[in-house]
Amino acid sequence: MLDLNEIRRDPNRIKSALAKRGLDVDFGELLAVDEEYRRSQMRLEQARAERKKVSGRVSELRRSAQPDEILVDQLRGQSQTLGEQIAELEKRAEALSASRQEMLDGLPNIPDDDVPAGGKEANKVVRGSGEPPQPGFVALDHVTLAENLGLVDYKRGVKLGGNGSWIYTGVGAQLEWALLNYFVQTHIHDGYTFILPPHLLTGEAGYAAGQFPKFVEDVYVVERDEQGAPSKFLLPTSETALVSIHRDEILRVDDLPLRYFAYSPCYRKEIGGYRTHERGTLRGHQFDKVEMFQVTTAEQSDAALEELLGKAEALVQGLGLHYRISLLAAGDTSASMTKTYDVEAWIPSIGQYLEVSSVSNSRAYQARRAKIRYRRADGTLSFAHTLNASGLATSRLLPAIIEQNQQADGSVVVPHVLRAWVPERIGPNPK
RNA sequence: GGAGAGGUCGCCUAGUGGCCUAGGGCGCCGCACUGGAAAUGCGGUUUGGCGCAAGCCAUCGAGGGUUCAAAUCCCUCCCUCUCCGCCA
Repeated sequence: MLDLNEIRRDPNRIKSALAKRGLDVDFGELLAVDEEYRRSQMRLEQARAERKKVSGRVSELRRSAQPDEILVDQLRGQSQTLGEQIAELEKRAEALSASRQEMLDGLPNIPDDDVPAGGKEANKVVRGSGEPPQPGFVALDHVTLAENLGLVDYKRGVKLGGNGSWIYTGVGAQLEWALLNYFVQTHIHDGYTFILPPHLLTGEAGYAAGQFPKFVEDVYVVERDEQGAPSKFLLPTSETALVSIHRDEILRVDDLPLRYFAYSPCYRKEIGGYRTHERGTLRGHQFDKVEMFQVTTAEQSDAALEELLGKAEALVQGLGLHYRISLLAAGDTSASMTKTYDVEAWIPSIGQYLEVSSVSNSRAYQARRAKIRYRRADGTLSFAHTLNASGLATSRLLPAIIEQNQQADGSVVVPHVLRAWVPERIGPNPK
């Protein structure tokens, strides 16, 4: 959620910042509703103050030795009339507030100044590991490789979970688990606190992270309340859970930054049909991800973003993968974020880099929704900044690893960092 | 899932319709006393909104209702605890 006071103060600055996302926002209606709301709220408060006075006098009179019944009745009538007015004003103020909130909720975050304007095509490659390597043999794609080596059972996965599901089998499961172990170990070593969150989250958690109301269609809703609003849903990323850990809390500034990481499967509907380019485990309804997360002060968040990017990059490097880092353009940056770097692994078979980590700063946007605040040294309260970064999405790494590390004989060399859990070499399997 | 007991300002607690604009204790922050401290005394200490300010309004788990007036009475929901049932 954006700061309403900012919008009041300088709507044009925010309008031009959002234009970088390709949005033409008109704050006219929002500001009109806001003013109308405040006007009616003021009248409401006056009416309530008045009623308080009147019923206070009733109380006073009734405690006196000889209450003037006529006056009491008169005051009661007055208070009742005020009560009717109050009810009406309340209804009006509530409606205005709801409509103001709805408009506010629909606004995405303001991109940082150094984020390029435009859509995907304007993404900027920041750095990487150079030209993609060329194998000296006919390389297989990850689906064929994984099948040959018995790492993933795609067919039976569909039998079990339908389209968008797979089964990790044998060494494939070991490899997936080894990746998780590697990440967990690294983050613990770096002083991050390990979190295993519930996978079933409440609607409040969905709102706080920015999932609801705008992106309800993307998640699996398991339970709805009487109004039909989602009350329990499966997390699409553990970030959704992490944001809510300190929801409605006032943190001590000395405790910041808070550094967390979580593992969970991610459940997504992924509406849309790009299956042709994203076969196998590249995009499914459920995938594994380790997520890093920080809660910082306003001053710390820029440094925190670089720290998280550095960590994600180090993990990819640790795996020996060919990769690159992109700074996403405003239009490609998710709604809740001001700035996002993608760490992308090279997938030879499709000749593309695919995101294995998304490193983002939400600044106060999520914190404002989640009411995560901290007390500054001077006693004033500020909204915290929240940042998140995959570290990493394992289900996308497996294809990158087996494709990039395949040998001429059809076997795969396992990265050093995983050899505590997986044999040094997988295959070749006899045909 | 069933039965019962509860949810009050960081923590503990008082409060069963009207000086509750929520009292007290602990903790915390000032100030005084002190060589310094302890103890003591005085003052302050939820959060949000509106207002230049004085101040006003809301907030006693959430939402409805009764009433001139609700922390207090009624209804629904959420959560916690105890017991039972079920179960990794």
